[in-house]
Amino acid sequence: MDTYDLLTRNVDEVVTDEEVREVASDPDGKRVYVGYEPSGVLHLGHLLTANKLIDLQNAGMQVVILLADVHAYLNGKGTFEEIRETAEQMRAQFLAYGLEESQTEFVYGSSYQLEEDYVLDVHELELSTTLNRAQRAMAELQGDETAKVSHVVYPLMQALDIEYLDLDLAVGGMDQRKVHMLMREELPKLGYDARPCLHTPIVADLTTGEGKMSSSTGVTISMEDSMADLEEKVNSAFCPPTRDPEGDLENPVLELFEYHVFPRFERVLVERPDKYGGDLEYDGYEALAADLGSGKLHPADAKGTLASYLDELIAPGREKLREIRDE
RNA sequence: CCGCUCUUAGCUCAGCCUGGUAGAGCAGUCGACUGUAGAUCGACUUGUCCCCCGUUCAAAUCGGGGAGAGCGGACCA
Repeated sequence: MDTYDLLTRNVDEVVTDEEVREVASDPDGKRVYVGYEPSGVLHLGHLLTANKLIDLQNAGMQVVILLADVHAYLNGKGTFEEIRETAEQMRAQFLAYGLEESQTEFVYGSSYQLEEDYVLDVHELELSTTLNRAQRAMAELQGDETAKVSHVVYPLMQALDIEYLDLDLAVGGMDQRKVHMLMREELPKLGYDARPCLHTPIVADLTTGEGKMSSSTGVTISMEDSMADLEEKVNSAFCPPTRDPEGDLENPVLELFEYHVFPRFERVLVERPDKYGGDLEYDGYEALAADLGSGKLHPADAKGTLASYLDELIAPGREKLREIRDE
């Protein structure tokens, strides 16, 4: 696979193609980041962007993970002390998941976001960004309550982080695209370069198959799920025996194979009793999805297989979490 | 600071005027049917009615106090 394809596989949006091709032409040592509000337990949403980071590391890039403690604080997630503690757990889980330690830099937002230059630049952005624009950037992310002033400062800081962390590329879910567009528009006004972005898809809700909208209360698979939890959650997932369900629905089981399993495993073995045709083996997503669509692969077998591969992905992080908690 | 409105199930809300210890929809749980899930059918669960005091035989409902949330308070219309 050539470098550009590796950088952009499984992404929903590339901004812009030319700029990312330039990064791909000489990726070695280039800096890419994702920002996360610290959380004690990683879930599949975190792992989806982590998969992309692993791709980028394989291409030789240096990954910067922003442990966005100040952002979490602005979002009402607790005291700095509480946020820090969950951030440390988050770091351990990312490394256990498979990020290469020598190519991963973890940075606390508070280590530079409270300094004078940064703060003055925030104010500069406050001056040039309309309330409406900042609020729209946050709408995907915040959704719920009445906007606080902190909520509109939040995306401005995200834009500045990309400059202050000295990045060549920004990664985020599709829910981050408005923030990134704000970044691309506003940074040049301060004399900084707009950076290219990669946006990962938002996976459909596991139980309903509804995509696009940020799932609020759906079932989430997380780093602390046991094999039994995974089997139960995956088994209850929406999974018609089709690739593309009717309407706006997606097949979340297939999406998990596409975005979580195949990026991490060369081949996938479906163990199946002879009664149903015996084992099947796949070396890529397309073949598996095609078989599910044609009926050759039954959803129940796909689910059992998915649960065990997810278990394998999660096991190291789950173990790490257990150690941390036992201390 | 002043004014208006709101606060009842996980969510959206009805009930309050005309007191009698609470309802709907959605969600959720469990069965049936499918070798998964969904859809469909059948059954079921859920509550400090924001808090305190008072009136009353009896308060979600009436009276007083308090808390939280939302909206509004130049001019124009």
